[in-house]
Amino acid sequence: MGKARSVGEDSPRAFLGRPSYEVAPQLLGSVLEHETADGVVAVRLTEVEAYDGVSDPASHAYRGQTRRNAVMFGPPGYAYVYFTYGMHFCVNVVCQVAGIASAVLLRAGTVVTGEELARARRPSSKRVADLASGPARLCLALGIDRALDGADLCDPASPLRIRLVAPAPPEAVAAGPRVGISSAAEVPWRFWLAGDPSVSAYRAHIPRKRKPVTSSQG
DNA sequence: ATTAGGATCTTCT
DNA sequence: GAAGATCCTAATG
Repeated sequence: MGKARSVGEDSPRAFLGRPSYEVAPQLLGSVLEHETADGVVAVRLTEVEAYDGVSDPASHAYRGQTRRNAVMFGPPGYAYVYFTYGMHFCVNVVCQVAGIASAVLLRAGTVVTGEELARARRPSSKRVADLASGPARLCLALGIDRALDGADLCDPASPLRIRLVAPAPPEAVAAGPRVGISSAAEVPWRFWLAGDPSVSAYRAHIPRKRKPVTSSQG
């Protein structure tokens, strides 16, 4: 039994083929890697959130399949990348078998490879720990955009891939409500490595102010 | 340290 | 048409 161990003895895809709220805390510590012509940047995940299309009104998939969320309804182990707030991308790991939508939003991580490239992509970040301390920051640091929606995270030859590690011990993992959502705001499906400096700051959802109305053209 | 407001466009109703 | 799984900067204590 001297074999190198990943998670259990199943393939990563089988490991992921469960509800996101079970998978999420076990993804902490795993490494997400993106390789481009500019080089490789990798982050060790420190903060994640579970979203479930079946039971969770906050999930993009709760109201059924659309063009945007289609990847979530496919097999596990693929990337669901979405565009939000007119300027940011966020990336999820699809869990559950085909036909059931459930995914883990990757909220933060520590850069373990390609710090120089990550800094170039995130010039406004002062501290190293802030390079990927938020879902859109993580995507920026890694150079993830729309083109990677549907990427196979379980294929080591894929430009965007994940390396699973043995789950962190339960006492290292903290849980609490998710960030920036209005419905199901109480559900404690945000998980992070307690005390890690790269974990993003908690913010409750704040509805945006409406743009001033131009009433002159009545 | 904390708060408030703006940026910007896709998505679904 | 309105809100959104966010981030940055400026202003204030």
